[in-house]
Amino acid sequence: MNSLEEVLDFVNNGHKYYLPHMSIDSVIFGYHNQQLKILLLKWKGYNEWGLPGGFIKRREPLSKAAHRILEERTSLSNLFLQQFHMFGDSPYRVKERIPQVFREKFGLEVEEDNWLFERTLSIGYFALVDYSKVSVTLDFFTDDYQWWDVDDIPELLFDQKEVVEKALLTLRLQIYHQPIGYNLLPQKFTLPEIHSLYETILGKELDQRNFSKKLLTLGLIKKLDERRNIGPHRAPYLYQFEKENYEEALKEGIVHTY
Amino acid sequence: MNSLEEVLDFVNNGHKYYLPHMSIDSVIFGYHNQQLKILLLKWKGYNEWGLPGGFIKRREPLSKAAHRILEERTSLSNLFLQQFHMFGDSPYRVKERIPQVFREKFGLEVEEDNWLFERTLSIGYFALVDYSKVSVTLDFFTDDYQWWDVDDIPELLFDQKEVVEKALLTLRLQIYHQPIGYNLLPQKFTLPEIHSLYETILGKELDQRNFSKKLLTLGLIKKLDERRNIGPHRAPYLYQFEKENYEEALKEGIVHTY
DNA sequence: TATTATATAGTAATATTTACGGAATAAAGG
DNA sequence: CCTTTATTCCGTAAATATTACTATATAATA
Repeated sequence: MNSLEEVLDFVNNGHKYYLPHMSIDSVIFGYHNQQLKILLLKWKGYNEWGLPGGFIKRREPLSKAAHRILEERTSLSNLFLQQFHMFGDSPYRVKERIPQVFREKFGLEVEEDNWLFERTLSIGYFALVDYSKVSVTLDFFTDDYQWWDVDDIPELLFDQKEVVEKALLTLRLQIYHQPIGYNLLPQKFTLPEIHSLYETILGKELDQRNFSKKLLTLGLIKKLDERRNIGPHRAPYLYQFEKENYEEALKEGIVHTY
Repeated sequence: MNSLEEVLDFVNNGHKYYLPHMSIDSVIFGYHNQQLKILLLKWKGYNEWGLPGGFIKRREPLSKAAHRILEERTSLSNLFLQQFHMFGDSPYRVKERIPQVFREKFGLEVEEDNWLFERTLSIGYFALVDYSKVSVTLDFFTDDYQWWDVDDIPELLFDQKEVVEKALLTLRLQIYHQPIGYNLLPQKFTLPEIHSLYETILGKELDQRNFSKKLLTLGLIKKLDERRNIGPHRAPYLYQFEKENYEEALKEGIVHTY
């Protein structure tokens, strides 16, 4: 959605293409530099940030919509993407969605009764992505993007703070039942890397020996013969996920702590 | 919604009162006779059953809508009620919602473009209730209700089988993190009762001594001095939930198995 | 008072989780 | 080339949690 023509069609006729009163908000988690980050977009004219999101086409399955929106934004397909909550308790209209704002910020003349100003419930999805593979696409409404540390999120538009918090909570709970990492780490990674990923997600220290023992015992990762040769210190061995066991653990669930 | 006038207003003008394209489906779990049951309604004229559900008013918070719908149907308020998934991958229109059906089954003349025939995504909630306290209210569209064993559910309308299965899965997963029972059992209950409740929900046997040890160790229940005096056998002691610990476990979560 | 079905309780074996320190090693700098 | 530095990596013992298991008490009925 880049040409003005497309934008105007979206604003004026969007209600014909999309289901009204509903949107999808994606919390995209990436991991970099020992930090868990989420991707936020800066809205044109605002100094505020918001989650990437979009609408569901009238005949499009919900999960397809979520994947499409994510792919349009990050160019990544076939990702780990999971619905975690539908938000519908916030005020029935939000102050950021009024004609005046559209005029001032975006230079668009929009009527009071435009579909974009109606009450909108949002369906939260979260994704886990390999930070380094993402290439973000901006559009007419956004003029910047940035990866933010999860414990240093700026003010967000609408009630999206709640969305981010719930996503994080879900992720932290889920890590006790499902392996995580396949989509957050490069294909080959070191023990310290995955260890630190788990510490970061859970927000607490994990004994490094017990942690790797656990992953190895569960058969989720395997040691390779290669080492990574960077840094002035002892080179760590590389590891890889055991695809089969990982998939099974995803499906069947695991009961344990780390 | 009982008078014909009300029904006609709902059918013809519902789109003015309710958000379109969205509905709430409730999976109401009750426990009775060593069986976990769910409440189903029989649709007038159909031989098929469906979940109780309803729509969200245009200015009504989502969670309020869920509680309202549950209360209208069961006369119970302030229950444990939890959203578990939004379903939106089924076909964009369903065969059960067409003018012909409304004419034949309900004797209503409805136009092809009526709001009730549009694509509807449904938000699944599940509730845990004390079976014996429920008094079901039927309405114009339903002519019977019944509690069904969870492992003996009949054919359901639309894609509601999937909804029920997901609810059950969520409940079974959740029982490892949260205490359950407060809303499914009478205030005072026996060890065998709560033991059998957990076995029923999890669908597997639990050692009775270890189970009660666990609940007592966690401080979730306490023994009373009373006994229940029914049956021709040794009278079991009554137990009660420890409200404070129970609430905390609900909030903080517990990590353990049973 | 004997019978019957059910409720209740404790201990030992096993498995899991936690706690903890020291040797190996890769590069950089003197 | 030797020392320093920061990091990886390894194993075992103690504590804790889970599992497995059966005999006695007891309430009502016949």
